[in-house]
Amino acid sequence: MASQALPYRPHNHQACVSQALADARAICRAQNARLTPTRERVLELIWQSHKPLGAYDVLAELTAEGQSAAPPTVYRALDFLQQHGLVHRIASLNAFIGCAHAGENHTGMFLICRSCGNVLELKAPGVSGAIEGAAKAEHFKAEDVTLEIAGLCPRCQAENRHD
Amino acid sequence: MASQALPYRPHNHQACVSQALADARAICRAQNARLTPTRERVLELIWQSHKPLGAYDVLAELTAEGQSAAPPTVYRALDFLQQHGLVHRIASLNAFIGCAHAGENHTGMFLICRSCGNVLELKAPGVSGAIEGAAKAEHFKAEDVTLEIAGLCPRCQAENRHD
DNA sequence: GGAAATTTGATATATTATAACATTTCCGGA
DNA sequence: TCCGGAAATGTTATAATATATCAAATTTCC
Ligand SMILES: [Zn+2]
Ligand SMILES: [Zn+2]
Ligand SMILES: [Zn+2]
Ligand SMILES: [Zn+2]
Repeated sequence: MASQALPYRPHNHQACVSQALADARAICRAQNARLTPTRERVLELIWQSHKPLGAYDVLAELTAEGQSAAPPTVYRALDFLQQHGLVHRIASLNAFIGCAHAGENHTGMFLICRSCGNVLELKAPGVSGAIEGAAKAEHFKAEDVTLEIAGLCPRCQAENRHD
Repeated sequence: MASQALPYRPHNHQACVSQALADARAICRAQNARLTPTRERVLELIWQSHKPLGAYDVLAELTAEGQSAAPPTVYRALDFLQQHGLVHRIASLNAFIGCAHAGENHTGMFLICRSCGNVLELKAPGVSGAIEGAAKAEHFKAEDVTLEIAGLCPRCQAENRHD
């Protein structure tokens, strides 16, 4: 099924990483923010796949590379990356994933496969509109939306069909 | 504004608690589940307000009452209550809140006021439909939806208007 | 060059959640 | 009524996630 989204099928993932890093450099330059080596390396590690990575997974990779790193090292870098819209935190997993729409001013909607662990980030304007409408109906001023959907991706549905 | 939802305005909250406990007893009886004293007490504590309560807050109240309780005591009770649809976990806060629609087969949508801390649970079928539509468009089988909206409730918007 | 601001290093600790195993309680059938 | 298995609880230890605090280094900008 060629129309399947990237995370759920084989693809040249190195291209995802390169693109994400290039975007990040451009965004930080535009915002006068400093994408220091540690921050950039953390972003690259987060992008090593389309599966969310825990802060301590990142930390383990950094220390394996010989960097002197402690938890605050990682959390600071992740905070910076979140603030500049380069990564998202997945609250239901306590983990982090690269933003697939960096710089696009969006509220993320995440489809999380409980079998393969891959995550697809959608923009889904229809959903955002419905959410804002529901909030407005309650006179609630929405500022930050957490929308995470766990289930089975197309590939894993197909695989499990033979159980 | 009389149309404001309960959590955001003064009301006879004891009625909320009584109703929730009565519903819980009925639901457990119908499902042949045992609402033991500890489980019922934890549910009552969770319902002590419309603000989510952390597991360790519940634990502190239990020990203050002289009960011999440890973290597993609380987490087990909360697991039971979640499994029977009596409480929800708010992933973005690591906290728990009583379900406002117990027994109604719904996916919760939570409006979380960052100022007063109160949470309103909505049913919002339009939102659920839009989410399912977006998932289906990606051939994703949605199983569990986390939808949490942080912002300002009507009351806190009005109060902060004079800053 | 030097003061102020930002970033990083380093240590300690807070907060949230689960593993593992022993003991007790409950409940249905002999 | 008593027994046996299942469910629930008690208890201790530990895992996993996240933050506080203060010192040192680096960058920025005048
Ligand atoms: Zn990729
Ligand atoms: Zn995004
Ligand atoms: Zn109430
Ligand atoms: Zn509910």
